[in-house]
Amino acid sequence: MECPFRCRRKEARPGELIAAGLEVFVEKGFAASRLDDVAARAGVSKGTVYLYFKSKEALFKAVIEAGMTPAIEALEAVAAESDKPAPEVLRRYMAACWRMMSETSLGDLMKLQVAESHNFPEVTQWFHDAIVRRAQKATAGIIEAGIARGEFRPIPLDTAADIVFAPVFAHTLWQRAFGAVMPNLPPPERFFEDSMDMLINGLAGKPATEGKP
Amino acid sequence: MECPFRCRRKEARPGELIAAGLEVFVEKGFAASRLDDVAARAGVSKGTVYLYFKSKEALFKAVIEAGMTPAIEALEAVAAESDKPAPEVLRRYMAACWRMMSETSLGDLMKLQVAESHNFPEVTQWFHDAIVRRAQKATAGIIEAGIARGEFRPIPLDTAADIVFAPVFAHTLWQRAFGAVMPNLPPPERFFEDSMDMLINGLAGKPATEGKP
Amino acid sequence: MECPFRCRRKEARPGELIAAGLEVFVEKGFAASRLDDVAARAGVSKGTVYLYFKSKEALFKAVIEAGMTPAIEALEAVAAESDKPAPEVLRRYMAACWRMMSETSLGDLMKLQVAESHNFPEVTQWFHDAIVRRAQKATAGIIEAGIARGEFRPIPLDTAADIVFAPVFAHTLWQRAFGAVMPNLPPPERFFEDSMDMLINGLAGKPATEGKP
Amino acid sequence: MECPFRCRRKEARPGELIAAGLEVFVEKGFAASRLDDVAARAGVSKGTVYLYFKSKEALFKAVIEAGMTPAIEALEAVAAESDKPAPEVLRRYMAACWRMMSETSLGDLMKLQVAESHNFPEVTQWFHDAIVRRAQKATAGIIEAGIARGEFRPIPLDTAADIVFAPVFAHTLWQRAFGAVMPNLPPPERFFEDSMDMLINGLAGKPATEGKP
DNA sequence: CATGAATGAGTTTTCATTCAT
DNA sequence: TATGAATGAAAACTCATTCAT
Repeated sequence: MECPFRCRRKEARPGELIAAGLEVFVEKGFAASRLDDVAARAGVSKGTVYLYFKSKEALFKAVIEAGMTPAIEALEAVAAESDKPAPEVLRRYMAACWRMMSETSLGDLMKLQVAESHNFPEVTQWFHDAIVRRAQKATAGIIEAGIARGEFRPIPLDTAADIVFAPVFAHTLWQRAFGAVMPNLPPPERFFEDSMDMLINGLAGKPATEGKP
Repeated sequence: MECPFRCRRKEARPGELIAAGLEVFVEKGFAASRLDDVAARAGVSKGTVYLYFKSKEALFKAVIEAGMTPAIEALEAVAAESDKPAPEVLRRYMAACWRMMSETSLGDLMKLQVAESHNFPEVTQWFHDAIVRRAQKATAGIIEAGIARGEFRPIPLDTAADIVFAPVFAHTLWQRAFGAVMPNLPPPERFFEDSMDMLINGLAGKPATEGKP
Repeated sequence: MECPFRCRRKEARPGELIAAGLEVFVEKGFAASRLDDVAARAGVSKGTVYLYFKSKEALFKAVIEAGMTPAIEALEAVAAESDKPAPEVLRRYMAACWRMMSETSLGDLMKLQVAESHNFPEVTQWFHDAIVRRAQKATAGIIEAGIARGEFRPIPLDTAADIVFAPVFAHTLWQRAFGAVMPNLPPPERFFEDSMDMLINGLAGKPATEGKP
Repeated sequence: MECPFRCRRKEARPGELIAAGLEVFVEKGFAASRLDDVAARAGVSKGTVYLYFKSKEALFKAVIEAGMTPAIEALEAVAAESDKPAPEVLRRYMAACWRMMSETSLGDLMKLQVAESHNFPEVTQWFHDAIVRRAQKATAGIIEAGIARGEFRPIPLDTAADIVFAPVFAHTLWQRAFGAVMPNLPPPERFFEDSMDMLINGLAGKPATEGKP
């Protein structure tokens, strides 16, 4: 008495709708996305969306949360293997972060979250509490260990974490926003390698005071 | 010689409308902004907007262009004073960039441009051609001089320019997107000083190969 | 099995909307007709119109085409019974034409088409290709047969067809345009009978050269 | 102390505006004509129109009246020379009518009047009282004289007048409405000559009863 | 569960009309 | 008189949401 299609869908539907929503929101932006398009992309009719999500905004929220949560968990896992040298751990950690941004939909999600942040204060708050804070903590942990072992010079942990994250964040948004008109963007790996070089170099070096006014 | 009502201000109007447009677009995002609101903010009626801009999109374009153009010019002026030591010039240049992002509307504009980039391919193209390219060139020029004088280690110019710009870009967007829910953001100056330290340190140091896998 | 409200009538709707559109367009002219009115007349809401027609113009096109097509087909059927004497066939043919103009909405449609012709070049082109040409051909066919049998004097077919059609066309537009302020218009039948008399008389007679300057 | 431009305009303005209005109304139809366009065509600013006409509708009325009045007067003059044979007078009269329709703006005006008739009941009423009635009377007078002298067979005067006018009216509207998509319209003279032949032939002949059902 | 026809509030855009200069 | 900046009412069109089937 299998019912392979229609019946089994019940569980799969939310995920299908979220995936469709992500695609469409990323392509057109939230405001310009029609629920019709999302439904069509998921292979259902418009009314069906409302069986699973109370509103378009609820779908947006679900899209963000469904994509962000596994990402932060994966990232924390990498940060946890921290008995190796801090520079190496940091590089591996950032590489993982970078890879997820490029190869999964995480980068798109990030752009979406930034672009829509002020339309969805509630989602933004959640994003900060549930994602940003954890990522900062993980990054800071690595740097703290490095400082403790003398591999990095002392520097405020939170600031350092943000600085290290900046190139990934910047490149991700830059790519999504302007990639279409900038065919000559440096290849991600090159950008990543060089910025990690500079940052880890800089973290390890002494405070640079030469150029200060 | 006052002219309290229905005054003819043909000269001033476009600027007033652009300013109002910037405010409203930044507050609500382009799509969620009603032209009514822009008009009200500028103290005119809805119809008046159409005397000066052909459409809502045209106003958007004008908002971006009017804000970006003077910014890039100011920045190039700073980059031009380049017979001093490269680290110092770079720091002053980035400080100017930073200041403009924080203290003028440039940061808001940047966020707006990123958020709406795919809705306005034409504006995005213009932004790349008229702004990004010039900024990259100015930054690269400074770094090139530094490399020539042995103050910086050799590194591909374009990539280096992008890397140096990343913290400013990242902090600007981060601030605009999440500042409301992150009261504990590191103060801009601290972030700026430390990231510049790290980057200039890193630029000056030798390739850090220790942590590479 | 009634379905009193929000009933699904996908099949019937287009026809209902076309009928409502015809009524309203005829009453107020295309430009002065609000889509709201059309919708209300059809008993639906404004949005529903857009489920079936892409735009107000598309509805106009549909109104014209839906009314014209059956008319020309009916007319051709009459013209086809052509083994009887040409004067009789012509009179019957024109009588049918006349009747359709007076008794169906064809007359209104004709007025509409004339009034809006230059706003809808595409529809006008269609009207010419799909309606006028066929009508001319049918009329010319009758006259040609009459000439061949010596019932009519030789006269260029196209011109003759247009001349024969002129009274019907003129009376139809005249009636629609000025009927409201001309209660003393000659009754259609009288006008028809007399003009057919004159025309058929004229067709049968010899070229009248008496009055030529 | 001549003031050839600005000052002399005062008297000329209404006429210039009426001429411009006629052109624009004919080109685009009344509803689609912007007062801006009319003003530009007349070489004045939009506000100036309101110095001479109370509203767009008032301008329409003026356009119609200014064009129609001289036309009917000219026509009556032709009809007045009526001691010659009726067929000849009728032909000359219709030829004058035809010429005015083709060569002056009278034809355009006619189309305009027909197209907008139900939007301007007042103008339509005036048109009937001041123009149509006089034209009918003039035509009927010619025919009446012809009947009295035995040149025409007896036929109700009003109907006959309308029938005679039908080809001119029809061709005028047909030309304006469909001329653009019917490059093969019979040349006006041919149409005129042949239809006059047929009609005068028909008027002179005996009642044609052959084809009646 | 799923559908998709129907809704109607909301937004952009146009343009006749006014009025301070 | 003439101007043209400003107005605001009106209308086309969109689309999230509902609900009868």
